[in-house]
Amino acid sequence: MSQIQGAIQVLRAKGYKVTQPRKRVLEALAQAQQPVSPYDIQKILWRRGSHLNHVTIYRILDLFCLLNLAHRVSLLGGFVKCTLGEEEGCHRFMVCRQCGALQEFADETLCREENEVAQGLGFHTERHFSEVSGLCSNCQA
Amino acid sequence: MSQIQGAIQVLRAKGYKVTQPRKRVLEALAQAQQPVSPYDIQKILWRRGSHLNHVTIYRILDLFCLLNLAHRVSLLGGFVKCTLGEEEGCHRFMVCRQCGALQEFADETLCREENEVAQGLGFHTERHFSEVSGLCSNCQA
DNA sequence: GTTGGTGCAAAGGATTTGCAACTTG
DNA sequence: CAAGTTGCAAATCCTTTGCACCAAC
Repeated sequence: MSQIQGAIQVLRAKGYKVTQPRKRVLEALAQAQQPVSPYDIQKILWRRGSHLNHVTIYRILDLFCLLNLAHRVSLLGGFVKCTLGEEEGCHRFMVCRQCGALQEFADETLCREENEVAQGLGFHTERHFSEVSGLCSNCQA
Repeated sequence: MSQIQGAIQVLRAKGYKVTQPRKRVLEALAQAQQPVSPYDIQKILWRRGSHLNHVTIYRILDLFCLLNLAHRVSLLGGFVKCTLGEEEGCHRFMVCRQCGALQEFADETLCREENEVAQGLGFHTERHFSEVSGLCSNCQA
């Protein structure tokens, strides 16, 4: 619940309206413990008794990704609610290839290392997108 | 040319047939200096006077990504020919947000760091996917 | 009341599937 | 020749756009 409250405050702070559809998408993302597509979100909301147009969901997800309230996970093809605070630097994902478990994490040292390597190639880094695939603790033999 | 020869050898070595369509897609990827979609590849090949069905191109790209002969670049939404040798560890991309310049690179230290951070969270890493966005040397003020 | 957000309809792409026909080794 | 590939048709799914209407501030 407090995660949703935090997201609502981010919306308000940046001058975006706190609308019913946006609150509903936040709830759906919080309920889904896996990456979900826009249509998945629509189905989740149907089961909860409310209906949102899929175009609206697309637009809301675009906004949430812009504000780092959600992320798109490339390896699993879907969106997840951000589970880290805004202050911790670039957000990364670990994906278990067996059970699909997903964990978001951040590590400043990694960011600094990547910046240095890129700088060595004449590149000034602004954002990092990174995902690692492997086996979570449960799935290791 | 030798890059294409190398890719052909990889195909042969892993027991895949070296067909005309596969060679044509390799040539199209080599010619395109930017990330391209399956339909982009089809257009490139039209200009060269040959026709491939888009379904075939999809399947060939799937195979190439599996064999690391090509990669999908999430930040730019397209496929590129791999420009690194097979032996250098996980492949990463730097994307210039201004001019779209793309450079593939690999750094073992980064991989080791990521492995350690993941291991600290109980995760055994097998593959790394990472892209950084920023400004290339030409686009920095 | 104004601005921004949403719903609707529709269009346009992107991607996949099953099967018959063809190529490669 | 046999196995693996490709072409075709079609279906399905994903995503975007323009505009009229509505809700939040």
